[in-house]
Amino acid sequence: MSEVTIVVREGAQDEKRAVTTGTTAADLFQDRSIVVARINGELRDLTAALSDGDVVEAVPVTSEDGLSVLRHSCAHVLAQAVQELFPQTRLGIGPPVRDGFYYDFDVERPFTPEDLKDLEKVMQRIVKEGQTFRRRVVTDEEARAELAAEPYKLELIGLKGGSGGNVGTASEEQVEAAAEGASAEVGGGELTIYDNLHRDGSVAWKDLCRGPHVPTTRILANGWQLMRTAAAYWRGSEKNPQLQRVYGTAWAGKDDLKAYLERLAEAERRDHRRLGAELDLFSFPEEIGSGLVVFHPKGGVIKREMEDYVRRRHIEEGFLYVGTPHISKSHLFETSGHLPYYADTMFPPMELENSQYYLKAMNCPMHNLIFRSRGRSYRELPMRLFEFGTVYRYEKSGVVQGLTRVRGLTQDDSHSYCTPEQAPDEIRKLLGFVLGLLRDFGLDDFYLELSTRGDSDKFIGSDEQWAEATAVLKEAAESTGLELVPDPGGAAFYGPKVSVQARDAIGRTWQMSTIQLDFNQPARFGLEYTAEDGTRKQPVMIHSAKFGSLERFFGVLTEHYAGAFPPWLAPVQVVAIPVSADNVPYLEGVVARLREAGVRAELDASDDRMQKKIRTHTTQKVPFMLIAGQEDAGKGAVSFRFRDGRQDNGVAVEDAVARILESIRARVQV
RNA sequence: GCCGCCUUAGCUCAGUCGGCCAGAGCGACGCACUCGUAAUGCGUAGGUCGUGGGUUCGAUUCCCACAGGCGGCUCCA
Repeated sequence: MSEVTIVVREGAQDEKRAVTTGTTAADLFQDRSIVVARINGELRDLTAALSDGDVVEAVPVTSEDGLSVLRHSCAHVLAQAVQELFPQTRLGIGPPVRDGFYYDFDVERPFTPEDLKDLEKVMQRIVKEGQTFRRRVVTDEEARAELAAEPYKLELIGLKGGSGGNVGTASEEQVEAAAEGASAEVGGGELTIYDNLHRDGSVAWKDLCRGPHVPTTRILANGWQLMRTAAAYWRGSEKNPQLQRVYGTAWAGKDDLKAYLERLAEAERRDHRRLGAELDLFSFPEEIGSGLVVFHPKGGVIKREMEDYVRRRHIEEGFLYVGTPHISKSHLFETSGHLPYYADTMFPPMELENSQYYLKAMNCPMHNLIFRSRGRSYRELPMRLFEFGTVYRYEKSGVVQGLTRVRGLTQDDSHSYCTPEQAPDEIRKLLGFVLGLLRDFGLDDFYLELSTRGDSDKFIGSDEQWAEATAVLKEAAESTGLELVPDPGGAAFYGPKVSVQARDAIGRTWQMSTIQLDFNQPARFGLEYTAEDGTRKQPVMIHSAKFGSLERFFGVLTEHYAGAFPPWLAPVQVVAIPVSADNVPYLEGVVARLREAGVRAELDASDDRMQKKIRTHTTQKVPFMLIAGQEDAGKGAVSFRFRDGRQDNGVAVEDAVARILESIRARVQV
């Protein structure tokens, strides 16, 4: 038996090893938590035979790649179960995604929750049975013959050779993108079918798939669960038929699964839609219409604090506060170029006095008119116009969601008009400004996204303009030192953009601020300024929204803080709780003192017992409770109770006021 | 917009295999209790069962349409 030399890589350590021909990765790694191997940088089944010179790395199930493979294998188990229970089902695709996997099916009728239960039972049996995965290289013809009953798979075979890349090593986003392009099924090179084998070696089920897979279904153990069903368009296009998608989650073990389900529960507890009702912050009255929010008094306080602070900061940074109407004649949006692109996402026009009036869906055209209202000098540039502009967008009924996707929203919108030379500095300044602002609101974990023109034809402007604008934005974004993620095709029709993505307290990311460079509107509106040399020149325009929309940011903050807003934002900052009714007059004095100092303080003089009041205001997430009975009143003191149950008893009233004021002033969380 | 599911009191939810007065907890209101760190007790009010149409002797219950919501897909200036 001949020998080959391979390299076993462990971290940065390389170890040369001579092994007999035919040795597989499985022979190298006895540890059962190793699910696949990375051979020369590519993820392969453990059963892959090693060749001379191969560099082999163990991939544990707990690693990102290991989990992706595990999830993909779980998708196969699901598909097998589906075809067992519903033999008429045709297969779509079934890739791993964040936290789990899905598989699309063409079924006679949509799955019911009971179906999912039944499917889980069958899956459990398959998992316990310990079916193995066998990789088999096939020709196009063989694949077509074997999968003659699977029209969607046949379609994929026809697509083979499209996108390259390896599922296992791609980022999760790429995995998803690749999955839509079906490269999880058919890779760039050879076509493969994976057989699921019973213990006796007979074939239980097979699927067109590029793999790799875990060695046995046993590894799935009880770390997975089906989550929900949904419809999804075949290959992601609205024009294609809809398939039924089953989502599942899969983890390296039961504990990880439990932890994941707990994270979901935590996200649900933080859901701003739930908290909005529980804390009496806002609602969406059906009578007004879908996606149109009303802020209740408590939500109104938060919204006002947000606005006040943001307005003040803008003014401090040299923005000029302006105001514009909510509707406009259609001509304005024709001039700006928006109408042909966005007419169907604007509310339909109102006809009057021989004109069509539109509810505005964007503020920039109106700001342009302010700029153009008189001659402008280079001395005025950069000129930064800012307002809270309320815009209306007719979002499709299926996409409206809580505060994050509404039909009426208020943008903290600004437009900087500057010379082309000033643009890079202005963008850097805007980026620094928005990051600072977001930090002031307690978000401090960011990355940036650079949205550029894709190959779509919806964009206006010349290639040179786009290239230059993109370069300017890219450079400014890079200068922040933050991670910069490309987003090809995500630009606005008039120019590229940088957006700030913020991670919240439980690690979810939200698109917040956007900064967009626009060389189109200045031309369309004929904007100009008089330069130093007396000639007329065209300014460039930079759009920027710091929160994107106030409503959305309100929702994000609610979830970030789980409703426990820092004192400066809290609707009620202090509640005074008397131990008994005798102490009400004393606390009335304390509350009056706080109110004088500008604190939103209330006295709970209701009939409830003290314990009940503590419970009530704890669930309402009031930052400070001040409790006083005879003991405190006698000393001119109060007792603090904080949100987490900590107490600080016998604090002199003036000290208490000072502490509260300081926490508000410093915008700290408590 | 597409697919599926959902809509019963202010909130969370029972219930009605088509039939007499549709229930609970929390909340609201009232009375009693006056109490030192997460729910005192008793009582009262509150629902044309999302809206409209149909089937039926009879509809909150079955069917259809619409509205609103939820989960996805598509979209997101």
